[in-house]
Amino acid sequence: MVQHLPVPRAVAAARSREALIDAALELFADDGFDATSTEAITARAGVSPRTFFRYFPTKESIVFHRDYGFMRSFAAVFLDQPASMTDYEALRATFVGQAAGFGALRARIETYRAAVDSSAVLVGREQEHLHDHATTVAEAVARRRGLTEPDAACRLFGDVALVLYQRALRGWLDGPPARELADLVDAEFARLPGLVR
Amino acid sequence: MVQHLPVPRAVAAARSREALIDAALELFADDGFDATSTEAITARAGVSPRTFFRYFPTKESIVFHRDYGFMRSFAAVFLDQPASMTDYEALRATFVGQAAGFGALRARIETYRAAVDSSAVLVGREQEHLHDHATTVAEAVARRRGLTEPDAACRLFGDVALVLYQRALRGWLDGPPARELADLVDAEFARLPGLVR
DNA sequence: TGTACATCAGTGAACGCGCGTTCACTGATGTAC
DNA sequence: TGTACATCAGTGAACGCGCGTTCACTGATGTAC
Repeated sequence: MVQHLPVPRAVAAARSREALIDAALELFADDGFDATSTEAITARAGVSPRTFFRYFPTKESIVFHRDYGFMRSFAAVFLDQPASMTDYEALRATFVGQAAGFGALRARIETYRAAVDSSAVLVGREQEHLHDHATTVAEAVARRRGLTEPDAACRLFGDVALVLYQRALRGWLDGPPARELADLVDAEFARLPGLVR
Repeated sequence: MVQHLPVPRAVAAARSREALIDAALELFADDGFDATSTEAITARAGVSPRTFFRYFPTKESIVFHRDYGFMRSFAAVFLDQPASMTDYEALRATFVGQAAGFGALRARIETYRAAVDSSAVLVGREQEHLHDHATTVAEAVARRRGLTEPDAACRLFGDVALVLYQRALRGWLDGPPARELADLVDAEFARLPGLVR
């Protein structure tokens, strides 16, 4: 007889949840968000259609339930940069540092990127997240400058930093696997000052 | 008796079309894109529900059927800037020039902005358009530099220019009506070089 | 260690809703002669 | 100028589809005693 050792509820739930996220991102990346029904996702994940909405309120929301932690420790690292650096240099060093070790995540990030790019609604949702990240940067710059509130310059830092990072990320995903994301981030930050004069 | 002078077909069609666009943008701005049904739009426009899909293939598409012509003559104006200017200066002068006379469009642009911001799918669609505009800028910069294809630097110009313009536009819409968009665009371009060092 | 009950992952079935499509038609405008 | 036909703006009705909700239930896991 098969003895099935009991599966703790939290483990069972985490499994279903992860299976759904994996299934969804792969199907979105391959077939596109709009062409993928929630039923196709549950079929691939091996659960019933109804179970999808037990874990995620909408089809969109499943895409953003994985956090690669890029901005998690941003403020702390940024504020640790030596005072001798300009804000731009400190920003550059921080982003380069955060990008280290992304090689292992490449396949996942590629799938995520393809999934998001497959649908306008996901691009729009990601914009909201990027805006939040830009705000995080703006607030960190404000603190480094001794301001209580980010002013226009701080917010511009936030927007520009995110643009540079996004450009590096896309260049990394489009280019040969051997290149390091950190190097591409550094190159983007290096490129800008010479142009804007 | 009422004599109704015949309405040319093209005129009737243009009227319905414009009425639908006006109704849609106002409802989206007020109630949000997702909370506005196509039927509510047709009711406000004074046509039948079926008529919506005669003019627009999807509910989304109606938002982007008005062109404020911002980028229409961009390349020509940019390439007309004196060779003594740097690329950045030429870009700045071109964007400032294109922004002139936007005061009259303010109410319309405000409605458009609120409509787009009301829904992730519209934000995503607009991103595609902004990406096209960034490409236009990148190609114009490439031509000014005598390149056949935009390189990474040209494309960075495109992305950065669009960010600066979008920031100026939002600042304009959020600020007092008396300020000129052109001045805000100029201020954004002026702010960047001092920061990135 | 064993029993009784509470909790919770997972499911089934039926439904409301709005987008977008399809088929078929009306009546005014446009055009050929 | 008048007649005959073609075109096209606008509509009605019915429908397919997939998202997301609601109600009701099963059976395994977790816990209190």
